[in-house]
Amino acid sequence: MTVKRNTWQKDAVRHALSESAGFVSAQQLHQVLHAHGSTIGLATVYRALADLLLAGDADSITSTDGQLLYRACGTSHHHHLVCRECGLTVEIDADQVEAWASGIGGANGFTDVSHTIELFGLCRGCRGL
Amino acid sequence: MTVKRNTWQKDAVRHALSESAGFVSAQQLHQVLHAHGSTIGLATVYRALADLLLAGDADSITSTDGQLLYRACGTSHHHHLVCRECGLTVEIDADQVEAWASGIGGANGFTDVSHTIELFGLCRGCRGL
DNA sequence: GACTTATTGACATTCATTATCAATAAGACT
DNA sequence: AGTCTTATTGATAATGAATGTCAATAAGTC
Ligand SMILES: [Zn+2]
Ligand SMILES: [Zn+2]
Ligand SMILES: [Zn+2]
Ligand SMILES: [Zn+2]
Repeated sequence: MTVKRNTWQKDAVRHALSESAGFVSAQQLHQVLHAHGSTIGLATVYRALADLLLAGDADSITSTDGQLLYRACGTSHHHHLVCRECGLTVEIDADQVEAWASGIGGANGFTDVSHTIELFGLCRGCRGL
Repeated sequence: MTVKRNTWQKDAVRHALSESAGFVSAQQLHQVLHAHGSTIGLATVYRALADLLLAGDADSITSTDGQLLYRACGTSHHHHLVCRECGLTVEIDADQVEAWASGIGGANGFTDVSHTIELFGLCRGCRGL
């Protein structure tokens, strides 16, 4: 049983992620950290983000060009409404949809049904209102 | 105005995709085509699939290891319930969720709201029933 | 402080996807 | 059928996100 160790690198990634608005890529986080004087390695950023995902402290979605984007996130299950222009993100919980999702699974003979739901739109600011 | 041309390669990809059950990767399609004697190039498979996506004749999702998976698909908007073991796929339409999705957008000041919804579960067969 | 080993980071490697570009062939027109 | 234009093809190179490697470092324990 491997014992986890706390390092300033993990804290730096967690902190940088929580400072970011909207979703960020691992590479972007690495650049931001370096811009602030950190010497953290790229591979370490990837590893720290993978840990955060497993721990449920971060969410991830796949961007249109195929790379993973991360976002700090509480432990409760929820989904996101993301502006496709500026990345502004709103957390939404969707009780109706949660119920629907598990119901549909059962109706088709499926068990252990999980789901991914992402909403994309244009926010007020990006419409120039 | 570039005029589209019809080629046996595009037909081959469309046909191979419609024969496939569940989602397939571009590389898998290329292998299947070659196994059936075709000499189509890999880049051409990618191009044909991209065209099918634009035309709305195919769906795509991102697999857990990051690659794009394609599936033949009618033109009507719908979603998928996919067995995470065998890939068995059921098309579902989700009127409640469609309404919910566009409603949530408006409630938060977003317009032009689109969404992605994927359900994953374990089908009857894969539970050994 | 000494010790064990989880973790780091520079670098190499993998691999899906895209770009290049000369060769091919679809479609239009005669 | 033949000619011409150019969209398309395919072998190959290039891109780039993500992961593997491994000696050096440092967290946690005693
Ligand atoms: Zn916006
Ligand atoms: Zn949910
Ligand atoms: Zn199954
Ligand atoms: Zn829908």
